[in-house]
Amino acid sequence: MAWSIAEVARMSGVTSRTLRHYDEIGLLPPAWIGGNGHRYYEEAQLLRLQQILLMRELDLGLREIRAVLDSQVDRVAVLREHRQRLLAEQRRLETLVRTIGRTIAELEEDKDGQHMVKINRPENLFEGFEQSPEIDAEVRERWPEHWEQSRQAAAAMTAEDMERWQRAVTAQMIRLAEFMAAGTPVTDAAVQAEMEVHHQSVCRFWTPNAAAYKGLGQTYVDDPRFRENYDKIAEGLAVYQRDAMAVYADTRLS
Amino acid sequence: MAWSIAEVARMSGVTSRTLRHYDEIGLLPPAWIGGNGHRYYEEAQLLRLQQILLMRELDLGLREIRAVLDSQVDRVAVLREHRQRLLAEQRRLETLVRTIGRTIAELEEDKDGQHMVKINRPENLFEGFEQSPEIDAEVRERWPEHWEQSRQAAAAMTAEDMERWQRAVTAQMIRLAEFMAAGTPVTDAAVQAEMEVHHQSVCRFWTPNAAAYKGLGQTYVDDPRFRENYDKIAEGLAVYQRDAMAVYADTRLS
DNA sequence: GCTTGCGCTTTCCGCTGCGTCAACTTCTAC
DNA sequence: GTAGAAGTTGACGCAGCGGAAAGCGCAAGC
Repeated sequence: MAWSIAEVARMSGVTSRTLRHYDEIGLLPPAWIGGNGHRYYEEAQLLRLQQILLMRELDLGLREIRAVLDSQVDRVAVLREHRQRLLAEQRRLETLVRTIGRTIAELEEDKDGQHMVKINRPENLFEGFEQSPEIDAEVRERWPEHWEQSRQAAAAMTAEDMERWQRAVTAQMIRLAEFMAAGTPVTDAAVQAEMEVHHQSVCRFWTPNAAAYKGLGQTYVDDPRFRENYDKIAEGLAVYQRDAMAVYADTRLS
Repeated sequence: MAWSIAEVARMSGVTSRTLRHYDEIGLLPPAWIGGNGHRYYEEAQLLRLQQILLMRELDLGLREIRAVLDSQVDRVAVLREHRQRLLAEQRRLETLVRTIGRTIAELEEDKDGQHMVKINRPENLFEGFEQSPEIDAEVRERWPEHWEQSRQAAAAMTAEDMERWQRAVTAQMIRLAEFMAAGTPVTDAAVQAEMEVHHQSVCRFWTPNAAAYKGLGQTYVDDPRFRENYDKIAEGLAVYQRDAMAVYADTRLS
């Protein structure tokens, strides 16, 4: 018993275009192809299609589905990993919804006396920063193991990685300056979400505990070479960042 | 004071590729272009870019951002609508996460005595269904206003619309059959999510209240012409669908 | 004067999962 | 014999860029 492509389409609720696509990418080849070039499917293909659709509903990618069905990987492991992705995405959306809510509120009561903080965007934020021998030597003296850890991490990065990393840090500093300019308290969920990102980014080089993370925030304020970079973007940003980091350390790292 | 593309990139934390893309799509044209073809940006462009990045973080599409910035539409309205989209997506993810969790559990304890329900995929589910004059006449007699409402909705549908609708209904029936085969109770969130979809789909033709929706479910069981379609897919599916609809009506429609 | 190198340019392919023509061939029915 | 349904293979399009290729302009060092 074999079915044509249109019959399978009707049976399964997908379009024939989709079936052809699945054939193209090798996800679901037909049982055989007639002399006229037509695709014919049999029972086994219908079962496979059913599996495919099941996993597709879970938002798994076709490539992953194929890997699973060809039993190259463990189903449960894939599902677990996928669930983690979904949860992360869900958390992201949650933060976004809150941020949007606040933005709407701000726009609606757009009449108050603004204490405008000016945000600059200097173009030489990181110029000659990490190759500074002074800072390097100082860190090596004061925290030898952190220096070693971060040295290894830095050595593993390519120039492109460094560039990407700098861009990400720059973008985050500007986002934070915007929160500060809007008068958002450092305890706000959106600011704390930024701190989570910041913490992750720091962890690329060095994994601080709560106290160390707070100490790092204080260093941003105390050390003029760090502070300068922050305050070049907006006055008081270093202090704002330190306070936000302290809250993050207290609520998430301890 | 003008900056080159690379300077702006460093200042804002985006790549020069992105800036070129924004120029391409008309979102952020440079202030002027030098004789050598190079893009040069000024203060106004930096401010616009800042606005763009703000809204981009909220996951707004570039097209919408452009519309807002060119003040063709109201910011607050766009944000409200966008928030609704995000909330809907969040609910979808929530359902998915639960479904995946259940799937994982099922896969892990894959040893119990299965009460296998066979799922068929007949290829002629809707053959000559809606043009049946008997059903049509009967509906017109029993519920004249619903008949009128759905007649208008059906008239507004193109042949393609009908095809899409049938495919969606077919796919949903099969998904439901899978839940039934897995022994999922009709009160389960995933099943109820399917009922929400079903209810929406019914609402294309006719907007039932709780009692009417329950009555529709009963009709699926009582009327052999409906019941046949369900049971062609899997035995007992009509009853399962009716029960799920009753739960939905009780919890969501009253 | 020539090379090297950086920064910039344009152009095009790639990703995801198909929808949607378009142009053609083949099967089926009257 | 011819119409119409159903099949085929391309190819473009969608969002938002990343990345590679190929070329131009300009400055420094030989």
